[in-house]
Amino acid sequence: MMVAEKGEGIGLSLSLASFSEDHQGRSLNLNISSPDLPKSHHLKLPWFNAFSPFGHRSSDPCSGAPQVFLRGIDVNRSPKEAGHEGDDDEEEAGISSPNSTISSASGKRSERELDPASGTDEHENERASSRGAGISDEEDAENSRKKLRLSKDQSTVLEETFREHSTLNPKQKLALANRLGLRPRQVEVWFQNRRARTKLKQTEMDCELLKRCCENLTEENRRLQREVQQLRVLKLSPHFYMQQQVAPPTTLTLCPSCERVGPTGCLVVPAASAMRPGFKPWVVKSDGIRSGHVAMK
DNA sequence: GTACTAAGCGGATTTACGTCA
DNA sequence: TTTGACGTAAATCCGCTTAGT
Repeated sequence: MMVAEKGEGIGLSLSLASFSEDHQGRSLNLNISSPDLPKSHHLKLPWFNAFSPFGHRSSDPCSGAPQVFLRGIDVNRSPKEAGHEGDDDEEEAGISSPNSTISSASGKRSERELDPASGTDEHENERASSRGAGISDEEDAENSRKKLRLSKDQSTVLEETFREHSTLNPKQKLALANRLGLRPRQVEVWFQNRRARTKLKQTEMDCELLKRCCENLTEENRRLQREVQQLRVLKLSPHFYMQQQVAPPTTLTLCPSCERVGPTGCLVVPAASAMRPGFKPWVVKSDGIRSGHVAMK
């Protein structure tokens, strides 16, 4: 489907090409350009994903999309997921995970780092602390759901880091946690929530954009309907031809392009794509030259 | 009462590893 | 001894939800 309105600058393309799915078939891509938008916007319809049992883990090939949809090219992703090879972080960590580069650390238990201080598994500690284990039951009961408010500095650093990459590998997470004096689990949670917020915001923006496009197209449709109505009236009016002193056309010809000349004596109407409010059709003389606009009432 | 957000929970996915035929 | 299938554990992610500020 293609709809183009040059005058109003709306370009909406919904073709098979743009109606593309990611590798798991759960995304609808829609290219929309509008004067309201700084540039052509590539939409991903979030509710399309909602119908899928797989609500996430898409490797979005659309690098032009906002950050939330950039997971496919996230530098922290493993080459397999990120679609490119040679992730430095991963090499540093010596790990490769589907979701973050960690997991080989997770999978290769024998290769896991041990906390030199306690001699315990670092990741298990992290997990434990994150889940509240490692804290006595009393403390747990006392501190349960005790809302921690991150300081402004902590939030700033987290935001800056998130801008660089929306996911962290374990090494980065640990470093960040140490730097901020937080538990790795807290950093992990913050990033998860931050990704969720970004996605929500993007979804809202996409909805708003589609709403505007829908409104514009509805208005365009109304306008075209009015013009069709006017043309029908015009066609049936004998006054029109008498005033213009031209032979009445046998049919109303819709020219495929405003640049093309229709059959001699026919009322030539440009394609809908070239129509403007106040557009007036013209009459073609026998030599094929337009004789000028015909007043419409 | 509402908005924001840290945190919990459960399910899905992927990887590494162990076992067994 | 090697190999492929299978099951399990672990880690992370996301979506949804809860609860504190």
